[in-house]
Amino acid sequence: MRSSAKEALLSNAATLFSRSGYNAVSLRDVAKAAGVNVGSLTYHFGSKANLLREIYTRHTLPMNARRLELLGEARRIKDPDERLMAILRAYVVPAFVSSSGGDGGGAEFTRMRAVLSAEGNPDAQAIIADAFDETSRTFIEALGECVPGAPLESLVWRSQFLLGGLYYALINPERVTRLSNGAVDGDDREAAVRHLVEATYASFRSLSGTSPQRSEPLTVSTPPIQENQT
Amino acid sequence: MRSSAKEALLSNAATLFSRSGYNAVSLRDVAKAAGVNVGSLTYHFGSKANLLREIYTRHTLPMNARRLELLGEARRIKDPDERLMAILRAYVVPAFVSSSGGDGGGAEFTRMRAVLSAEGNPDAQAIIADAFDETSRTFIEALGECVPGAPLESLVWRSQFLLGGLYYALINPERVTRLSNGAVDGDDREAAVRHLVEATYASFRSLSGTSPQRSEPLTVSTPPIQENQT
DNA sequence: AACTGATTTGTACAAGTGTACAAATCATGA
DNA sequence: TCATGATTTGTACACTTGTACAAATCAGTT
Repeated sequence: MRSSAKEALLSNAATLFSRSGYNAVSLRDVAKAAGVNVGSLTYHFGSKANLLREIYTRHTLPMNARRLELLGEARRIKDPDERLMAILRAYVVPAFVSSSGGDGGGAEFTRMRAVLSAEGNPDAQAIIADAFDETSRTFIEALGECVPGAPLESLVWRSQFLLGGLYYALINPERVTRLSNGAVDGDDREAAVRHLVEATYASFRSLSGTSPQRSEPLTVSTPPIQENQT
Repeated sequence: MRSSAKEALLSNAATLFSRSGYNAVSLRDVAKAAGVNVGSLTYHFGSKANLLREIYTRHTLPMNARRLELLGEARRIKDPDERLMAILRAYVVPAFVSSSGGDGGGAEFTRMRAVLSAEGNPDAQAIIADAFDETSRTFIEALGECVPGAPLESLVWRSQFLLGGLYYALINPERVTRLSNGAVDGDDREAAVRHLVEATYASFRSLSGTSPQRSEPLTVSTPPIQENQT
């Protein structure tokens, strides 16, 4: 193992950032969590902003690659409703999966994105923007093909709500548990994915002006979530 | 005007918090924005956490009152579909309205809630939780009555996504503009409300196992958003 | 064993943080 | 006019922040 120390730093920092945001986590917090001196951080990363940047580049590419791979599979589905469902899963699942290691995105990284996007930190803002827009646009296009005639405006807003729902499910899962008086487990990520995909499916489906609505409520078939390494 | 200085401080602080979160905003930032010395803040509020608390109590009650008032009106609607739509509007509109003054909630306050909930700051966390749960539970119950037979789990998750979409629309409106290459204006709050309500309507509607789906896509009638003072 | 380059440590620094408090200022009623 | 209480100011404090850098330690090659 070459630079496993650097890996450990990246991993620890990502965890802390995803939990408390960028501003509230000091380099000393990161160092302490990794059992290492502060100086190591400046040595390896130069600056705090650059540490964040490295976390990003570590996760962004694999995650989007996985998404696009699943999107490719989904696009081959003929039936527009099933395709719609598959496309939504392709977008959501890689963001929710609890990945082991720095590979395919994962819930922690997505949570970090969510928190950072809310903080509006200039350092973070710049790093985030361009990394995901292209992928999102590709998905919006694919979604649009499932609901012919739907106006772009509706597609974009709904994709915004999808991401918002995704983020908030990861940021505030306790709320689900609390509101249901413990009857629903907010930390159940499989359930979160299932419901998010179902709800978004219905919201996109309703945009289809031409095809008639299906009468029986369509429930998602739920194979256990798991990522295959690409 | 009695304590207009304190009002100005609260207002300025809310603006800054809603823009950059709690951690990133220092008391000196707040003081500078209000054109006032730092000491005034400790004098009026005692501590930073307490300043936040006062902002919260200032907005929470009127906003929830307005929501519940609109909910009361909505509940009198017989047709479950129209009622569903009205209930959703009752939840969303008061949170989106750009309120003038410290009256009925408003977009800035909601944005602040969104940012703070993401930051996970302990001070903030404690202040937020109980203030809104009760109202949310009331809404979930009302929503459930519009889609008989829908499982609680689905209702709760969908309400979570609703709030997530609401938050993210306020936190990151530029993304909407960007993803659409400028074709859609993310800062158009009326449009945001309309689309959010439409999308959520469809997602709840699909839960109704008994009643048949309506075939023509239902679009929201959109009177211009405006709050009447209670 | 001795040299070399990479890494880790310890420590320092300037800047900024929330909070505290005496002094100055203001507004108001007697 | 003056006394009183509320507000505002200025300044100080202990502490944390990101960053910088010399010294110590480690790993690998000769």
